[in-house]
Amino acid sequence: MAEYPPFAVTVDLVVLTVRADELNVLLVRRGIEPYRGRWALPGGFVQIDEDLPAAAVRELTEETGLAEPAGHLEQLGTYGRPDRDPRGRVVTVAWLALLPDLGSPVAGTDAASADWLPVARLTPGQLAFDHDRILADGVERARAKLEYTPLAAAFCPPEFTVAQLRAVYETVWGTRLDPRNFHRKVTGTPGFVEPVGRATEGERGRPAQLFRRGTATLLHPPMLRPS
Amino acid sequence: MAEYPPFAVTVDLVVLTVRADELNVLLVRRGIEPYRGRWALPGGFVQIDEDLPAAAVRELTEETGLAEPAGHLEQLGTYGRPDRDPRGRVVTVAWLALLPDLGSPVAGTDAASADWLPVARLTPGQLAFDHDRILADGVERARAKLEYTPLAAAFCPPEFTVAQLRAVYETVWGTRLDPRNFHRKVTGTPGFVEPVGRATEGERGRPAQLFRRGTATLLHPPMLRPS
DNA sequence: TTCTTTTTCGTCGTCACGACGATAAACGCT
DNA sequence: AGCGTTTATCGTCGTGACGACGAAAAAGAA
Repeated sequence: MAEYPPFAVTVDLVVLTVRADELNVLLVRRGIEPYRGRWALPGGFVQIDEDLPAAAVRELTEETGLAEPAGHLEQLGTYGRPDRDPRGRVVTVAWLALLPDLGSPVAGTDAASADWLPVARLTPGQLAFDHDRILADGVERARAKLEYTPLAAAFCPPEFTVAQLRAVYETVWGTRLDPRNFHRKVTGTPGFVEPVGRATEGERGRPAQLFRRGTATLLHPPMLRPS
Repeated sequence: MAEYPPFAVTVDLVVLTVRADELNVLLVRRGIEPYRGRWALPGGFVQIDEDLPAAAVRELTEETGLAEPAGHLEQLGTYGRPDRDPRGRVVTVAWLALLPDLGSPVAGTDAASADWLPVARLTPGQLAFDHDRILADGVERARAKLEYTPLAAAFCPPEFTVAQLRAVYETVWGTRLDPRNFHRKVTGTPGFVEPVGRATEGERGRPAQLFRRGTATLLHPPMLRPS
């Protein structure tokens, strides 16, 4: 194997959540060169005996203090342009994580400061390396997956109302959805959500039924994005 | 960078085509250890100054003698279990290619012999490394993409009939589709196919209109797979 | 010619969706 | 207590796409 070109392999995470009616991404401020002081996706080097999903989960827990099962984690893609890291040849495997809102400062165990930033407020070229493109790909993947999977519930706490789920769609897609048609679609699709039996209390308006995530993995037919 | 664990990075290709009413995959017989004599996906090491898509295109042309534009090439996923290659730590970026039927023996410039094999005839554990799983993921990706993209045309020659396109769906999905409803769907979806103006000659039955691939990149609404 | 094969055009019932109207069930205020 | 506000939930209606077919058109084969 020694005759083959040596690469460094990293994992980078696009961690998305919905906070205050905005789609937010978890970013860390880099403490070292290159791109010192710039925002970047959380990530790090894969260890020599570590599986790729394990490396992604490790970085996620290091940065958020949260184990995966609460949300969703999937491989997004691999980026390896020869000039993407000035330190040398680094190939990064990017992962997409969708999490419920976990309160504010992530208090990472890591050195660098981490924080949630609204995706819409980021300007192109603001992130280190090629993280602008990775983030854009992650957001696009998330938008597409809301259409044909029940993954919007990954942005919600374990028990949620139809209105909360609708707010996720409206925030991620940047559109408005009719509450009545959305309610019909969600409750009428087998396996999308399962009723808990209880309702909310102390909120404004009529109490809403609580639901859990269903067992379906695909939406047939899909949730349609307004033209 | 020297303090970080060194990896070898490869690209592997899942090259699919439709031949004789069967979904076929391009495989090479390994000439060296490990897995000598076993079938494997074509692939090879990424060079030190080479971009990942460039490495995939290079391997594809080396194995098939064909430039990409005739078909479709996209990144499938990255596989990096620590024990997936007995020679050491190798991470592979897998790519999915959909090509029209290019006649039989691929006559690769490479040493090992390459050939098309029907996917349905392969038994689990028959391929080297973790290529069984990579192939399964590629086939599943192709099946899913036929639903919501016009990519079925990538399996067809530049000019094709509606019936040829339908045969692609039927072969990849393993189902039968109603010729009349399929015709209505394909010709009625803007941008799916564009009429050439000419028709087939010398075939059995009524001559069929010829079409080219349209400009659409997504199918709205999607082509529905029979339950 | 007549039959067979294949393509292409229609028809009809059903179902899902978008656009609403209407009702139900809580709270806050006077 | 009564009333307005807010939000959730249930219906209705028209439209458009789809599945299941029937039927005509256009070629080669017998």
